[in-house]
Amino acid sequence: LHELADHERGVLRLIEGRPKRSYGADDRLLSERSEIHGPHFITSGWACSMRELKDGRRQIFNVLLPGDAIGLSIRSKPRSFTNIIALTTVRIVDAPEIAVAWRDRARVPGIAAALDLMATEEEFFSQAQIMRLGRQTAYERMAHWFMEIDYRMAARGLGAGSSFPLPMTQETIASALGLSVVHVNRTLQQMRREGRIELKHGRLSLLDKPALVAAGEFTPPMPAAAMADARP
Amino acid sequence: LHELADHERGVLRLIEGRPKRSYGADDRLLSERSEIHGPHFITSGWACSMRELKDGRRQIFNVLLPGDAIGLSIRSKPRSFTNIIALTTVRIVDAPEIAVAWRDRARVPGIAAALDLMATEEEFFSQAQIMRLGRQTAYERMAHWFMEIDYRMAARGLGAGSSFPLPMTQETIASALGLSVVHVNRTLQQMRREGRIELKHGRLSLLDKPALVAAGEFTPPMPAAAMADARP
DNA sequence: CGTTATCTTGAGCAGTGTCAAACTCAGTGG
DNA sequence: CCACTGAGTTTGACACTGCTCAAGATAACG
Repeated sequence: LHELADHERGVLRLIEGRPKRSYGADDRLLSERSEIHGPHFITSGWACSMRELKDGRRQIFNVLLPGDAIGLSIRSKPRSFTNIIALTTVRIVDAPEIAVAWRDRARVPGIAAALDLMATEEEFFSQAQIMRLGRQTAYERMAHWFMEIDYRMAARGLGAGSSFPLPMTQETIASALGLSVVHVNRTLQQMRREGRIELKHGRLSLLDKPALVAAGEFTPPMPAAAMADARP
Repeated sequence: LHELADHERGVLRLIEGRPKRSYGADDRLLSERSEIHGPHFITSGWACSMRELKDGRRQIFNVLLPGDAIGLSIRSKPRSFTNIIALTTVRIVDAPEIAVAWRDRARVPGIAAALDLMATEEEFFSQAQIMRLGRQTAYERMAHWFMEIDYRMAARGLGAGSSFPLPMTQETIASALGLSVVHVNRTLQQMRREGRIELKHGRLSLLDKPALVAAGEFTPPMPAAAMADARP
């Protein structure tokens, strides 16, 4: 995400070498209103943050991909308002030094800048979610969301050729998009008929990205220029 | 929001004494994708942050009340992804020292803690907005949102007796709740018929808060204990 | 006091949700 | 190796929430 000085790389290498914790699908990584013990990073697998109403209606706020952080915040005693649930087998590493580093930005400017970028994107995606749920139709939501996942996967070097694993059931997708399973299914069918996507065996291929971008009015968080700027 | 040391009060008094900038209703305080020049605080009036789709559908992300911050962030060059629009006549003060202070938390622990609290609440309300739009019915959304505004107004000593000015047209409320004007109107009528609210001359009275809390499943961001903790 | 925004109401319709059943398919156990 | 199982997907029929269009009623404002 950003160029780093040697001592910064050292910190990351340290974290990388640390033992990982492992969770199975549907395990709860973090509970609503529990205290967060220090940032963690997902090294593999997918998770999501969600909350549910008393009657069982559930809403996913955000999907967490490998490389994403859990509980990343400069605040002193961050508290989670959501549940973090594993969508697949997930491995995470603790990275307490990251919280410290962020506060002490002068010492690790590269890491601080990268964290800034992550926080900025998170805010952006959160707003995108509001936009989708508040004003877009089922078809638009799905198109927009697919492009967002594609963007994020590509940004970490996954998702070669606009095709990547999508380890979510239609039920789960429905929870993310604020729709019913049945309607998700119908919308998927439509996109398939139109030749815009292919989704089988848990793998999604975006066959007509321009059409999807247009349908969902997707805009990446950073204009191309700023991106080039941020990762020289 | 938090107890402060004397030198911290000094900073706030300095900011408070500074000349305010003034905007009229519908003025744009900040544009999408423009750089933020440093945090500002709203000293009077209401504003909102919103974005719109090409075809004119618009979604309000958040309503900004007096005392709320604009562009508050520890990130180095924060960038807004939304438009900030005045809903009424609005006055704001610049507070560049706040950004500095947040980074240098050891020097102003009280201010830092207060900012943490603000940021935490903002995150919480953003998630509440997602929950509303994704999973709640029109009636639930409105009940929940009314309670949220009430909570926020009360937290700043406005909103005596659960009655406060609501300087928004039904059109604007619709933009905030992801509904159409007509449906907002009908839902308001229903709440009035049921004796749960009164809304006239731009003033909202919550006549039956327990019912509204229950209908919207509203939960305040901080449990009572933590609040007492934060403002002794 | 006119003019224009805002609110209100009705009628009809579209997009999604619900319910229910059939189908697929990967895994499991015999 | 194959029937069985259960989660996940697909389809149909139907209901309902919320939207659109349109017109009339009120209230705000110069």
